Amino acid sequence: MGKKPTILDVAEKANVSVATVSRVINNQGGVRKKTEDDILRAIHELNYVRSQVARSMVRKETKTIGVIIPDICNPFFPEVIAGIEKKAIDKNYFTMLSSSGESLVKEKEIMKHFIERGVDGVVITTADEKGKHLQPLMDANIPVVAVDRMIEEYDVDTVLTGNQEGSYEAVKHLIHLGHKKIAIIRGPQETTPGNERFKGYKKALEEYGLPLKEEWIGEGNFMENSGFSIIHHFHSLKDRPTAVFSCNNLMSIGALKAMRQLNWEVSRDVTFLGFDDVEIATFMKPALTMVTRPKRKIGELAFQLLYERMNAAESDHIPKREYILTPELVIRDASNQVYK
Amino acid sequence: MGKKPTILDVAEKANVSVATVSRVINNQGGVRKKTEDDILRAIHELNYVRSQVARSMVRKETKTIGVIIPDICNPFFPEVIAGIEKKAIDKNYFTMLSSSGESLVKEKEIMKHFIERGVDGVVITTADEKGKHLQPLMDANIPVVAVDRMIEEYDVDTVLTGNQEGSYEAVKHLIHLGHKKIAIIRGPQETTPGNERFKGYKKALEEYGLPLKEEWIGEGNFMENSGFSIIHHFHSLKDRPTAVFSCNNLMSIGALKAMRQLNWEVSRDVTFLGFDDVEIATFMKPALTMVTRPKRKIGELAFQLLYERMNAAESDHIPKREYILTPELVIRDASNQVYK
DNA sequence: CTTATCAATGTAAACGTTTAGATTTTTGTA
DNA sequence: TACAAAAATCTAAACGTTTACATTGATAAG
Repeated sequence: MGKKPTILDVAEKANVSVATVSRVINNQGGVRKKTEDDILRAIHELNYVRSQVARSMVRKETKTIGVIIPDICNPFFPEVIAGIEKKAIDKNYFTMLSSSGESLVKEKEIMKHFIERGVDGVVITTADEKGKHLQPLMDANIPVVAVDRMIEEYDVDTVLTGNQEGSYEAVKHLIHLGHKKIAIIRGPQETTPGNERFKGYKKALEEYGLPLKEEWIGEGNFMENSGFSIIHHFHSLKDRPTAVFSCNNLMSIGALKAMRQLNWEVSRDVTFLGFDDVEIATFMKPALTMVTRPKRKIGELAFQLLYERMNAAESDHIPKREYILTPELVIRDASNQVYK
Repeated sequence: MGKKPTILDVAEKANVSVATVSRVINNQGGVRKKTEDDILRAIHELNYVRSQVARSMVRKETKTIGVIIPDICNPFFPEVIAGIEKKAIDKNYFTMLSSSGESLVKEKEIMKHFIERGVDGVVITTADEKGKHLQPLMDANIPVVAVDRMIEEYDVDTVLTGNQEGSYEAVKHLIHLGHKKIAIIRGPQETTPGNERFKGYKKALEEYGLPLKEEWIGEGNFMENSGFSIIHHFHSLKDRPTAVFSCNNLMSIGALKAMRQLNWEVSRDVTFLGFDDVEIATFMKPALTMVTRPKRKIGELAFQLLYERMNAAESDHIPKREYILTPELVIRDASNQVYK
């Protein structure tokens, strides 16, 4: 196994200079047909493949983006990632993926590595929306796009979904079904999704003059477990809610599991509606209405924004952009039930 | 925004040579405490971060691995990836992820890019198990680990799960429940999982002297749709099966959806058991028994094997290794039903 | 037949590290 | 104090590209 052939080997074999070879592999034109053929043949015979790392070195770009998410096992993310990656590949970028596990420390480490590796841009769903810890990215002048959670400290492009809007519609829907006692399993209030989704809930309740009852507000953390235990709590109440709105997919799963365990039967004893769809919603009888989001599109848009920044001239200053995609209430069987 | 500081800037600021700086950032020792402090201070003041790409260039290693999977949206993969990434980060490797969409062409392209980028190793769930197309990786001397699907052409390390074993146990379980008419939704027979899982089914049937009925063998393609339509087919038969074994998660989902649509009620009219767990199995009443796999461990092991190869001396020739992890039959409520 | 122009190709200097080998400084010993 | 050995540090050559600029060769115009 001899050393790998370099551009120099190709040049020698084809009796030209490296510059000419470089010209043809980057097809910049200005090379005589015959010369080009010779070079192509040499490349083929030597089985030459150019080193992207050497290239990155001089071009000062790696054609690589970094993606930081909290947890790839949350079913929200794979599709977002698929969206990012799809668009990225189209533009010849590759994607480095890393999960922070919601840990700020881990996130910083990942960032540091990304910077060392010279990623051209970063897509991030941060564990801490204050975002001060993004400083190193700013220092390194690396474009950033925030997905699903905003960055307060810096003006970075952001792709969100209408969190408040989505849960407002959801809760309004429950009210229209006749519910007056609507509980919420909410997320951490220091996060955008947690906070905004709660706001939507509050807004709907206020609009219809319904009480915002303390004991019907469950303090979840967006993990399955919290949904589970909050349902246990709701179930234990004297005055049980007749409907429960859960603020994310994982908590919904936990909640549904708890309900099943408690024999608190969904759609008969209690109505359930969640932000972000879960597979089981389709299977339950009746099938559950849910708030869904255009996940793939979120990813695609995120890359699009990043791409524009990565390829903007130093001179043109693009102002911060914020996209808020509209979630959709997917109405299923459960919505035919009518409560008094 | 001035240019990014290089090791040279640090050296100058600290009044030493680049070699010394290099020594401290790689803490190789052999530098006086005071000198080290000076350098560390300079690094800090300049906000220096070393270029991994320059480093890769001379070290001829990128500390990056490439992962190729068919589809990140298949819930089997995120957890495998999480396993890989976890172990990788621990060892200071980063992961580039790309989905082939089961397309051989796409897979080749991805491989080419990985090679150009000089990944130190590749984990792959290939779209074509013949694997001839891995030649470029072999040429480039890049270690490969196959996950979930084997590579016939080359001796690469492989991490599989006991496909035959898993479905054998599953079908045996159905037989023990009293079923005599067991249908299968199988996968493509040119793939290991497709073929092996079918073998397990056949073996169990033979062992108990049950007929292998043509019309109870559904030709699926591992996608949701095929599970869906095969159930429609089974349902249309004069002689319907009393149990259905589905060979992967996506087809199970499709199948369950179809059953629901047809009002062919699971566990009452028909028993359902699938290879690879799906979330809904937990929610159905009764909850469904399923074959599960140690997904995270698969990922971890895959990286482990890759790591060993990446860091093996040129001299020591590690023979091909093949791990077959044992799947587990998770028995749930549905298994209490008894059929005659 | 010059000479200016243009196309094709070549030369060599980056890019930012690591590292072998050379050199200097320090330390320990006689 | 002198000298050898050990420790610390430095010099410079890689690594494999791209690219500004220089050179060559061919073509067209005068």
